[in-house]
Amino acid sequence: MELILKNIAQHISLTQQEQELFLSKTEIHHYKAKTVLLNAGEICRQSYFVNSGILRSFNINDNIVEHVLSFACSGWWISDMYSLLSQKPGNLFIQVIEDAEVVILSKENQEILYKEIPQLERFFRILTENSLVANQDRLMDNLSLTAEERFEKFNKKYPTLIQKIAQKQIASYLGVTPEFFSKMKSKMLRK
Amino acid sequence: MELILKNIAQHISLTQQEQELFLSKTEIHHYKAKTVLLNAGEICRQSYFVNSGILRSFNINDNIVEHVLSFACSGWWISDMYSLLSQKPGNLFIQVIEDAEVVILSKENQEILYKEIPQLERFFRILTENSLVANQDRLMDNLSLTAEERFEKFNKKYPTLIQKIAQKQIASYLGVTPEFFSKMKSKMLRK
DNA sequence: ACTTTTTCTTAATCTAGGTTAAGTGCAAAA
DNA sequence: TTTTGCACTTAACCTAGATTAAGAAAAAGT
Repeated sequence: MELILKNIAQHISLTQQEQELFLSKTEIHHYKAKTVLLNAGEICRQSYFVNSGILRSFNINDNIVEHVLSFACSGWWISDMYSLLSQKPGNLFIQVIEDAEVVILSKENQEILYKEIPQLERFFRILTENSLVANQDRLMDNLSLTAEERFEKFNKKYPTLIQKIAQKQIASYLGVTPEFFSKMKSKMLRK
Repeated sequence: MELILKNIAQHISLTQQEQELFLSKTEIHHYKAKTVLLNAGEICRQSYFVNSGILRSFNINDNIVEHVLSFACSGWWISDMYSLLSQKPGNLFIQVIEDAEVVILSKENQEILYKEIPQLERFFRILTENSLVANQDRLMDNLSLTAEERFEKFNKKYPTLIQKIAQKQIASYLGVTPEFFSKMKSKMLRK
């Protein structure tokens, strides 16, 4: 069964027809690593569900420094929520980190699906709620923990990501420079 | 008309009966400044909509340092989303900053209302989406801006709050110590 | 009105993490 | 196979913001 249907089934139950309707409104695409799916300044018109591979969203500060907002691996959704909701140009880039198979749901089709399958309001409400909780947690961590503590928490939460993602991406997600991250890591290993 | 109904009407339209049903499932309470509505370690069983006054949510680190997650003034919702959704003990305190009139919606009543008025799924989805966007924005700001820049953004976004809230609360929200905030403020005035 | 508590300020000193720069190792072009 | 371009490391030096401490000002309690 499609991963995305399993994902949905965790929160609501759809009939066979509804499931088929849902799938009919999505498209599967395959992307090579480094492909950029959304550029800052563009209007985001779709959300992405990752079947396999890894994506990330990030912004660029003063045209120099990248800051990772989120990673998305198998089973995760990713998008520029601000731009998608407001339909205004956003600040985020969305890029493939590791060759990926992605389910694309366009904003229009999402709106159509909300009408055809009102339960999806519930599904995406729950999804967004979980996302918000995770974000609030990360925000509080950034306010109150040291880089080292944040890294440890990251490791516990996403133990598989360290092997798969470039170090500098993790540093950026944690909010430190690659240089400091490297120093910190070797200090932690020495213990 | 009730502020909370106006708030709802911005996103969905309810019939007269639905509006009455909604109100019948809420309670209005009045609280004095400093009242604690939720303690860390407790299970959060309700969300709060502020009619007047100001609330805040915060956590306490190592039993010493407070970090403000959010303020809520007139027209805003506040709660411990993590605890409310999971029904597990949370890390947040919710406290009244300025004498407040608050609409209380219990978790049970919220679930009942979802069943009686499915449109509310949509309403709370949109509310949560907006909250998520604001949170992501703040997170990125914390990763990429200086304290001074964050303070300027805060001023633009919530111009009225500065007069109403103790400085140390704003410092805590921005992620700096009250001492540094004071120094920074006088430095900014000198310009 | 007076006392107590809390908030705000100022200043000296300290540190987590940034910056700059130079060097290493390795995978993808070519 | 060589070269080019990243990613990572190490190290010296730098700075935003923390910590500590002490006094001033404002608010709250009695």
